[in-house]
Amino acid sequence: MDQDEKLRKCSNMKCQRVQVDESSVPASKDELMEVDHFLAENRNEHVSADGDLDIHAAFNGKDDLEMEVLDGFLDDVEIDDLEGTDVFSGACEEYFFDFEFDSKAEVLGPGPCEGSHLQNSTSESHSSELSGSSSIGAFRNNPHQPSNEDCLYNISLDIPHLHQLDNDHRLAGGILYCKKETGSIEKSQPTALKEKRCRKPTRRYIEESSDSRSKEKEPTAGTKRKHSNVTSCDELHIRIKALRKIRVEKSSNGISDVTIPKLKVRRGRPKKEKPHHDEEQFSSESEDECLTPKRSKKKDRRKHQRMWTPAEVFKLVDGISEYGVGRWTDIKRFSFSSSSYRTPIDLRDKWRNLLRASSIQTNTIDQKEGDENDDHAIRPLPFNVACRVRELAKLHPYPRQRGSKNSRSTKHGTATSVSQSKDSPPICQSKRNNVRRKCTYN
DNA sequence: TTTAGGG
DNA sequence: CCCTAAA
Repeated sequence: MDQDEKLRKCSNMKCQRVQVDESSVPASKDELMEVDHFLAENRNEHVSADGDLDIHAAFNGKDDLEMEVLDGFLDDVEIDDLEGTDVFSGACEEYFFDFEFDSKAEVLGPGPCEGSHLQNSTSESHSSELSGSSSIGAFRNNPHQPSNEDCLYNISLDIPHLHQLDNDHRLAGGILYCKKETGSIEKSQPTALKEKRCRKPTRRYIEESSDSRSKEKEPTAGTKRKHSNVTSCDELHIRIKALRKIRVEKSSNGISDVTIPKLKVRRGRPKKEKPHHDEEQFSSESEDECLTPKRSKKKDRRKHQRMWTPAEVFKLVDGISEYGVGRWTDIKRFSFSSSSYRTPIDLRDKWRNLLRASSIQTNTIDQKEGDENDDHAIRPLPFNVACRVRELAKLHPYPRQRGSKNSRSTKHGTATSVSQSKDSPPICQSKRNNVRRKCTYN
């Protein structure tokens, strides 16, 4: 049937395009010539301006819809890539979708199509046909001022096949027909309106261009219309490039866990940024976010578990010996100011664990009488740290008894010197016993 | 707001 | 590491 033939052509077209893109072979001269020819034809039909605005109506519309459509485009392809070994199948299917949609639009006739375009062009309201326009826009890159060669590739490869499809009087005919209707209205649009349309995706374009190392600059003043056309073209291409990059990454290291959250992160609206601590010079901080891709799933129930390094433990013990047990905020402020991921509660928990570990270690040493060879299972604590922890536990027993705020007040006096732990008051002794009791239970 | 304690 | 009560 006609439809089948069309789909076959679509598949051929898309595969050809992607192959050329991935191998970075520039389009041949003949193809470029065909593009120019096609453009000339369009101009004669007073369509080019509409084509531009059509793309803008699709890409400068409501951000949510736009992102939904485009991300859907990318996500669908990605899912297909994940499922199948054929890298290009997803994109081919996507193009099938576009064509089917266009066919539907043509079946509906010029009435609704024209209505949607009019709405998009005259008023800034975005009709429900926006998704349709988006698919058209995704297909029709604006070839007026292609800023990079990719643009040329796509046009030069897509358009000839578009011609073939046009011979079927199904796809392009319907689109162009709708645009012809709105031509005069488009041209009478003040340029300010067009500039305003171009402004919004520019911001997003800036965000994404920072991600995808694109070298194009923000559109400057003057010749804004041309630049804006390039922008929407580039925006699409930035996304496609990102998709390609993801494909390459996926094919290189068959793991896709890292690439998927990248897409989702980019999709996210510009939320309120996390309070960026200036002391956050640890490169592992960004690594942390990469390591927890499922964070956004549910209010990031649990932070990524960060192992306590011996240096950190030593710092903690140092801070405790200096500021006293219980003054976790002070310890955090003065001793852990460089590591923003350690909250005072973390310090306290770690200290608790240290106490337990040291106590267990003490008990095992008492049992085994100095047999210190079993360092793997029972004693993850270094010996010096364990000694200091025990010493501090004698001086400042952590589980303070409820009634006695005495230890905290005495801490201020004896905080600076650790070696005074021999004169342990009976309160501390009892509390130490309490620690031991707890630890023996555990 | 910080700490302690339990989970 | 998280949550909650208490100070």
